[in-house]
Amino acid sequence: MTKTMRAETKNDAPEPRIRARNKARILNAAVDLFADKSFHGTHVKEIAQASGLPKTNVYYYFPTKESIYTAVIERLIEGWDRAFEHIVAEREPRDAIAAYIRAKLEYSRRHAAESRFFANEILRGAQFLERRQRQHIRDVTTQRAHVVEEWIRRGQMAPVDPRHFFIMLWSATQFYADFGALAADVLEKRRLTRRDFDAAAETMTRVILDGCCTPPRARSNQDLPPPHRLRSGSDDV
Amino acid sequence: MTKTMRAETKNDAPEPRIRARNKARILNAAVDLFADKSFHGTHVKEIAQASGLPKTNVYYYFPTKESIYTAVIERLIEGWDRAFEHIVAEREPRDAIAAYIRAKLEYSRRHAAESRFFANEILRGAQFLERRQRQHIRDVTTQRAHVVEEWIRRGQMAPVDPRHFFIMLWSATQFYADFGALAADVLEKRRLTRRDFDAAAETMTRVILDGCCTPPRARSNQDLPPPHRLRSGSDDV
DNA sequence: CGGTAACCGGACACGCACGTCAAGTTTTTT
DNA sequence: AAAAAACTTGACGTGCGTGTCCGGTTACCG
Repeated sequence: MTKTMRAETKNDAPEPRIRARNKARILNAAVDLFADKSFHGTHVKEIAQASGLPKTNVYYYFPTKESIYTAVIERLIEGWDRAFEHIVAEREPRDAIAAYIRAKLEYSRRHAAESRFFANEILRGAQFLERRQRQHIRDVTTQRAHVVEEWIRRGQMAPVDPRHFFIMLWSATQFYADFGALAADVLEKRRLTRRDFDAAAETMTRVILDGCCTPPRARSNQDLPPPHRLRSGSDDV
Repeated sequence: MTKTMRAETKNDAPEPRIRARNKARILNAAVDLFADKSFHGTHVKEIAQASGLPKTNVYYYFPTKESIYTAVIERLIEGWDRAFEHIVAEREPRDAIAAYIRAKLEYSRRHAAESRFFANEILRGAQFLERRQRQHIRDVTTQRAHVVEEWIRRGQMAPVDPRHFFIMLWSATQFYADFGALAADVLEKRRLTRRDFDAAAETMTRVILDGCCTPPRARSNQDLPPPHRLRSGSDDV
């Protein structure tokens, strides 16, 4: 569980074990609470209780509540581009995009709190995001937009604006984690299960990759799988 | 209930002018603030200042801060299904869906604060939404899902799960208002303009209605407009 | 007009959430 | 083993945000 880096023990102090463990506890508790109740709705006392530490101890590791919040952001921003790694020019766009959708959906399902935390931060106008963090997002997006442009140039993909296209992917995949309450209502479920996420992936990939309406030139409906049971839920990740 | 019970009948003596005006002012100010800073981050004092009334006066009309919040919700929930009106079985799915996308995007552009307020409420798990309001959303969705099923049955549309399909539409159209900060970053703009919304509509309708990748059976890329300048932004609303 | 009800607003009570302090205990270093 | 550093803890200060009180002012109706 502890960090492996325990090299130099002289005057140059590495990160002590207890410190690392406690900071992680605090951050883990904080992300859940912030996701549920936002910054102002979350009290340091609650973070302390959730992490099994007295409140004073939380202040021992973090000077302010805001510093906890930004620390959480810092941890999240690193993983932002993980799913983008599927978007590479060498792959076929169909495969790459389908893989992206699955990865993003899976991530947001398994890390719903982080996802909602981040969504909330953006919703609030990204007030706590630092310049370099926003720049990072821009850079990563731009980089992958070039891949899409390359696909379009090669005729592997219809000409769409790559950035708007990414936004479509991002919004759809985020939705189930961020707005799970609404999604559950709409799907008439108590809570979202893994099968619901699979069905979401299925629908998304079909709509985005194949299009869902008969195009102007008239494509036959019979080309596609039978319309009976739609929620397959077996794609796996 | 201690509130000065006015004639709550709908047909005669509606609401005193001053009362109606002031309540509207308070609600309008509140929705902006709640959208920006969430429930706990918004102080009644600020609502008062933004609506040009002294704080005590706000409490004259609303017993608690929470009652202001729920009043805002009540006002929003009524408009939720407005865009859905385009989804009727008599129309061609292409036209209906394109119209829905335009309407939803236009609404979220012009009522960004309401949109973000609502998004935030859902993000928080819809804690303040009442049963009947959630039921309303479910009912409306179910009703329109039947339309999509009818389209599929007639072969006018590919077989997709209607509810997941709606979620795709909803999430994509919401995104630009709710996560405008991120969208602006991704599009490398300072702020989103009307043209950006137009480009979004263009991309969405193209991807969703036509599909964006060459399908397995191979559809020629040349059928579609030239891939040079993608951000057309001239579709009009 | 005169009276009543609706509206306005300054001052205040009260609780609570952020953050501090200083005195303890454990772990690490020499 | 002893000092030093890292960690833990209960008790406390303080500002501020919600909601109240009560006297004053304006609109409304006979």
